[in-house]
Amino acid sequence: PTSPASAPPPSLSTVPSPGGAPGTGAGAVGPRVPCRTRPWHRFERFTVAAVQGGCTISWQGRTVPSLVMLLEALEPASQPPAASEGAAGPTVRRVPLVEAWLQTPVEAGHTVHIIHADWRPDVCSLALPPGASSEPPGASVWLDPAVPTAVVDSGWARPREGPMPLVVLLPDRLVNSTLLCNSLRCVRRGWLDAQLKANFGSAAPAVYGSMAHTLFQTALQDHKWDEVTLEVGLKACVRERAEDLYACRQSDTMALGELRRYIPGIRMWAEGFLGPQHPAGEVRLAREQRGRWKVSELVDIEEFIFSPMYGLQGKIDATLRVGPAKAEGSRPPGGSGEAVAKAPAPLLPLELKTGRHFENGSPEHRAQVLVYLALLRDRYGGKQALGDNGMLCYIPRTPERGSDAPEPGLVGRHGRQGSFSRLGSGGSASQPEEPVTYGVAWGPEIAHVLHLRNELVAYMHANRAPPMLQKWHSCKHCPQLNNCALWHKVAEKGDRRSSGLEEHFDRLTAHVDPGHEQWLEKWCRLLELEAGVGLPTHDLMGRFMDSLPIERAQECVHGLRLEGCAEQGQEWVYAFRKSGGDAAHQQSILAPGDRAVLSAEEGPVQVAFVRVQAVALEGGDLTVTVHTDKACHRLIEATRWCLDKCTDDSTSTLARQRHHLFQLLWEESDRRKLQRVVDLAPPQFTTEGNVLHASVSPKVSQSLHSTGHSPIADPSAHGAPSTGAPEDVARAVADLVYLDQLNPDQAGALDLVLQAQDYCCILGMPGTGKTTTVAMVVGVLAALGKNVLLTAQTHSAVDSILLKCLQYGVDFVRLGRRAQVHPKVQPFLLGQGHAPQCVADVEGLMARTRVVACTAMAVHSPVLSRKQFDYCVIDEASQILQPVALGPLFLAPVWVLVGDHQQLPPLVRCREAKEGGMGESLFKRLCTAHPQSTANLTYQYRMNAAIMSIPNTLVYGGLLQCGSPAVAQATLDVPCWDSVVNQRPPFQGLPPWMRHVMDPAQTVVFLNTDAIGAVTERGPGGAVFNPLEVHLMVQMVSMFQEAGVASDSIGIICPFNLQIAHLREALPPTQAVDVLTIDKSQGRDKELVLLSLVHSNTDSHIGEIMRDLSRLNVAFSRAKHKLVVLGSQRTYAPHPPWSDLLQLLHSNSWVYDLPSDADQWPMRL
DNA sequence: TTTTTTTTTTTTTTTTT
Repeated sequence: PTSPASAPPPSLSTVPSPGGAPGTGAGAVGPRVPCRTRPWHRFERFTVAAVQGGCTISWQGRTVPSLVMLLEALEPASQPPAASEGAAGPTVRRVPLVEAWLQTPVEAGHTVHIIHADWRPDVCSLALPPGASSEPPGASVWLDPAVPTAVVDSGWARPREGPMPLVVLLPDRLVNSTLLCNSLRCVRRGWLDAQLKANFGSAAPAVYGSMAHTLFQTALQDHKWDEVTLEVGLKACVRERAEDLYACRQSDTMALGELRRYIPGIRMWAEGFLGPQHPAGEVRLAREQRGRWKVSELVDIEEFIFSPMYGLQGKIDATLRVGPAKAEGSRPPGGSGEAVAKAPAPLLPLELKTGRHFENGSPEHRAQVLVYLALLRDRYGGKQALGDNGMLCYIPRTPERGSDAPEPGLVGRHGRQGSFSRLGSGGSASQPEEPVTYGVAWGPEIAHVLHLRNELVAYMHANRAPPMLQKWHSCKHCPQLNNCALWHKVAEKGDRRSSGLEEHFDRLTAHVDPGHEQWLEKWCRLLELEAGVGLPTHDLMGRFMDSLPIERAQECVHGLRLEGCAEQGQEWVYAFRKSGGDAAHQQSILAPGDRAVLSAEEGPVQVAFVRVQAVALEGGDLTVTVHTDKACHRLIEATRWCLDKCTDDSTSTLARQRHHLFQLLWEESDRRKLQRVVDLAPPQFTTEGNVLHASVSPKVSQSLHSTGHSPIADPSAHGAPSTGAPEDVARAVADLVYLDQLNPDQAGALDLVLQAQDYCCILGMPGTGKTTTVAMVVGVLAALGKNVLLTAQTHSAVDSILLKCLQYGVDFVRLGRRAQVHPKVQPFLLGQGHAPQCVADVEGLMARTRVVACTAMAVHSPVLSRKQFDYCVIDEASQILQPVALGPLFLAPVWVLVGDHQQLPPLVRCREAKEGGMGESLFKRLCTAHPQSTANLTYQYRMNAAIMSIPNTLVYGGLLQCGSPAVAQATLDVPCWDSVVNQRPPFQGLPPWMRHVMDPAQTVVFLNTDAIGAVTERGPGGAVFNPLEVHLMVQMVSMFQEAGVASDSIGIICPFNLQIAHLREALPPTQAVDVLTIDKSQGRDKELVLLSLVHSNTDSHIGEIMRDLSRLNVAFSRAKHKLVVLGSQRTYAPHPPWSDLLQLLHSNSWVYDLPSDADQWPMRL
């Protein structure tokens, strides 16, 4: 019985079958019950109506200063035990805060949770400060002795009778335990951590620490503690973490040696707490007390718990069932009394520490255990016996064995700053050689943890930074020092004196001039605006607490039943289903990739953050599949679930972008970058003394004169990478057969890249071979022995370049999640295709590979932190937000931006942010400021001359030209055109307008629907669609197909998603025809493009997005051989870009008025 | 006004006067 039973992971069989009456339809909702409060917890939710400071209360024979809150219940209070007599009217409560709670930064309007309140009328006598009587809501309420009152004190002076009252301020912001503990010494540090996230690779001690955790947890899970098994686990651990070890410059031998030093400690812990031959493990409790405890069951590993009650979240190293040992003098962890002996052993958290040992635990570590105790109370309270103590265990690192084995020189690198520190001296006398376990008791200390939480959250809520710590000896170690000082200077307008950092403040900020400050302020404001677009996740939490799912049925999918769950790699996948009712309407609420809050509709409050994998509607049944962190896998107890979509930007994305802005202003950052990006200093170019340029240029100039295209280079002809010696460079470049294929513009672009000392831009107009050019630039740089970081906004853009690189025989490493990567590129994924078995493999691969590719948001990968790049190439740079684009730029001295700012800009949802300039990409900013730094690609190989004339007239001022006469004259191949002309079956009775549409000679056709009177209709949420245009589109597609045009050469594009949905529904399901929004079509092309304009009305309303010239440019430059536009001329004509466009169409006789009966012609498929 | 959309595991692991 003393051996721990490891908890089997839940599988399909362990999922509780849907309980309740089987006949309950999804639409049916039970009576409104206080399902969100747990009766056994006695927590209540209020809005703060008013706050009165400066009060005194007389209570328990004492008179003490107090801060008094007047509260109103947010939902019918669920039977507060002692106050039922006051429950008739509106529920008003009065809470005097005393002692340490006096500092609570509560304000009227805040939401609070009051936990374990002992409501009693007239529990104290209250004295308001002079002049307070006029304060709302009036002295009569403040002083009314009948108002139920609970005093919240620190709990130290009071005899412990029953649970301690607690206040959770703004509980809907869930603070994670790490953030909270990082705030312990300096609240500003925690606040900055939430605002600005660096997330660069970890230092070596941290990597070893988390590896030791894995080792321990695996042993606990498998219940195998013998040396052989641990040794095997240790090797697996090193294999799994090879990339992280590489990033912090550890070798395989060092890593194995270091990790082995934890094994004796881990085994000793197991022998104490689990082993049959030992009585039990010793736990050091408060006040010199010791107890002997025994672990009887492992409940979970790394359980991720969200606590809406305490406003906390966190991941617990291990949740254990621990009982007292039988031995004399033991003290049970479950509290007092002998009764525990018969009850099941209580649950408690185990927190493992592998670093320095602190006598009785450091305050941070104790706070962490207290947070975990709170999480377990919220999660299991009332259902499981809970321990009063959490376990905090320090596992020692044994001294290196063997005197001649040198210390591995364990050196950790902190972030990018290059400061080094040695791990604590191994086996020093002060370090115990046995694991030491402390019991951290649930008691008054938890109040301090909540004070800290409340303070931090109040600053977050007010969007204001906490004051600086002003202690250099502490601040100099802080990872947020740079950001802290800059924030003080820029946002708080502080100086060296107010910062308390004196000369250090000047050193960190003196180089920042008013222009830089303005730039930073502007961008922080823009990010803030954009972040405010969706409903913040913490408001979502509040909404979930305060309303029933049925009340927000427009925005959430409710009444879901769990169908099953399965383990998938590092994640758990859950399938939910709802039948009938409003299932069909709720289908459009969630889409794959959305983040959502999963909550239980009944029973105890349970939430988890998940990501939607798939949504399917079949025969009235809606199935939603979501996946979530493996650690959340225990939340499967309720029978009805609800999914609320998170509509705000993920805070980590925001924090990362903000961090980039700050990093550019860091004292140690490259000053040249700041000058180029913010001051718009002109970039430097050189031709002299540049061996690369001298070697490549002759080759390039030859290609200027060559016409025609040679076949794709034979990859085997690709020479060995150059060592940089002139003769090597010459040889490497001579091997690059593909250089002969460059046209003059492309050669010019390559030339510009080779001359760039800071940056250059390549402006690739539609169809000008941007992808090819970028792949060649990357190939040439690699051949010249340069390290290149290749990024783009999207995975698909990165992969399309890489597919070209494959053709050219350019070797590369790809970073990213496998599922997002193109199958042909997957073999080049680090750690998967390349499959490193050890740190040396990673090291070798990264050292010999010149090109590393990933998305712009993934450049924080620790593996990149060691590689010195010479160039950074950013494709689709005109679609990347400036703060995102800065990320890759920190990694290389020279950068190449590729894009076209005349096509769609970065997506900005907030109108005010857009007007403030957020939509201006770095590409646009730089290439409009310094046109000489930009190479234009103007030879296009996509559109024929007629189609090309549209974007040329609209935006490019005639710069665009056809790459060859063949391109200019190309027409759509309609194999059965003869049959159409001669009205042979199946084309007999074809109306003239359809024959006009199908005529290959008509390369641009605008079909005007005005005579038919097609009317736009509205869908849910005001979305627009046009059923007549759907009908005509389907007819045209089917006729082209009948005439032999291949489905995969036809593309349908239109501005609106609802129209897309209707088109897809109307087309036969097996269609290979792509149907895309204009926005999604950017970067793609088709031989035949059919564009549906949708808007059709008498008051010429075309909405906002169709007035955007860049969107029109994209829409009209997708077709290669034929473009058919279907729309209402009358509706679009009055709007500026369209009037010009229609004039052009008319002057070429490209507008065709459909007859009024065009929609009567039968649809034939 | 009525609509467009991508990415990011992240929590935690250490370090200090």
